Amino acid sequence: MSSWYSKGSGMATSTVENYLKTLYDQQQRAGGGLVAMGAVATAMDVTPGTATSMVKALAESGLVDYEPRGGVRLSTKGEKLALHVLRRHRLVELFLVDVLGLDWSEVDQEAEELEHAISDKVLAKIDELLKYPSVDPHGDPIPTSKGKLPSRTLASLVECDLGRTVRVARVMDQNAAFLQFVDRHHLKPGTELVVRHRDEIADAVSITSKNHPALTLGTSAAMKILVEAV
Amino acid sequence: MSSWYSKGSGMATSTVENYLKTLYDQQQRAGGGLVAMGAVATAMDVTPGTATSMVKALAESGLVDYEPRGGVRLSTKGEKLALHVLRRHRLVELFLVDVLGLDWSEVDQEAEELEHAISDKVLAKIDELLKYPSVDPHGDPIPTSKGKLPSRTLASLVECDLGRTVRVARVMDQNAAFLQFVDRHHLKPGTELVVRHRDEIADAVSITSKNHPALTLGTSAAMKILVEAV
DNA sequence: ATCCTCTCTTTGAGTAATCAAAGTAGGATA
DNA sequence: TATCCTACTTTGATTACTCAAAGAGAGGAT
Repeated sequence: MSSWYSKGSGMATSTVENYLKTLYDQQQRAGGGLVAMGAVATAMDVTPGTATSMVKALAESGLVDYEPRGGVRLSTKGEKLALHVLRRHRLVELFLVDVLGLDWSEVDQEAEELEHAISDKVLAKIDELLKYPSVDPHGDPIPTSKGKLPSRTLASLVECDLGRTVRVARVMDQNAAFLQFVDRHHLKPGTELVVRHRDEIADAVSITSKNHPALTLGTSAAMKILVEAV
Repeated sequence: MSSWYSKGSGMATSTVENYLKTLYDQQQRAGGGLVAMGAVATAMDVTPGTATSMVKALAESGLVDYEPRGGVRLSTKGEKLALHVLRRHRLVELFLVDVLGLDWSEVDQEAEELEHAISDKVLAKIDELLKYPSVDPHGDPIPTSKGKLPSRTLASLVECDLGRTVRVARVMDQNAAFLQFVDRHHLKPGTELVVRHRDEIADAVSITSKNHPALTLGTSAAMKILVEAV
């Protein structure tokens, strides 16, 4: 088993792990190109100077490629570690919901600390207990232990077919208030619903589902709810 | 300053938590008196100078009382925090064994990292899931959430009555090899056995139990197995 | 009475991560 | 072409540890 990232010599600190995780996230949004240093600083909630020196250090250890005044991109090694951290984060989230019964709106925060403290051995036991799941409570895919991220292409409520029954597959926001809203209106992953109509001018999307009242969402909220065909 | 060790509200760094935990342990062994700085340095595996400066910092924040060239003792505040850390450690250990199925010989090491990353919310869920246990897998008492340590007085295999059936209640050693030995010879907490005789000269204690062959232990090993009356 | 030894303390330096503030590169504006 | 703005980098300082090595106190031995 690969051991360069394991506990012992040369293990990444939790700060390094967080930078890599953030970088991976930014890179997905930025469509694979270079991530601007400003974006890194904002996402990590540090001053620009801190981001620069940290990214330089990551480049030094071969985890990222850094172009001064250009931006930063994960190296193969860095992406592998980022996916490992993401796997720990998402498995822990699912574990906290399914085994310990925490609310899905709070597990992202809780997993933030635990993802850096859990050993491969404990993670393997959690994986086993959860029967090798492929998605976390928000529908986010869980990277495999080999570092592959199984990704499906999903349409959001602003793109999917009108009048057809679809199932919620993923919620693209970890904000507790938004997740509580989703829960309150029965839009959690697994729920089936139909998009009735969209109004460009009103910036709204109207949906209906069995057993629950009709609901209208703004576009920016509707974009965060991803669905799959039933 | 009075709160340099804080991370949020009243949260000590994991280094501070480890010093307090070690100090608590040393204090139990030392019978409540002052703990020598050398003992702290050895137990924490740091140089004497590091121990001195760290203890001075702990004294600065009111967690210990420190007498230069005399020694150190936990303050009321420090003992409270130490017991809180001990509670997290032991609940996590029991959780790792009972829920995740890890071997009891390895959970002390695993809990070492996790005890600093677990929130009160998650800890409360674990406590609930385990039905509010009072001892960990080694029989060590779990401090209550209010910081009380319920302690029974137990006799070891070198002190208990001869010829009477007793039950193993606690194993006073976290060393993996010793715990594996205990497991292999069916001496885990809960097991019933009888001490047949002791030999001062041979430094040995002989025991028997149902379904298993007779066994002779050296005194130093026998001292680590604590038993209760059946 | 001095020396020796052991334990502990002090000092100086290093590492990882951070901020504030000053400096610079380079494109947009005029 | 000159200037200006924004984004980024550099610099210097700080915090929370840590070690190595030098210094000091308190005891016993010679």
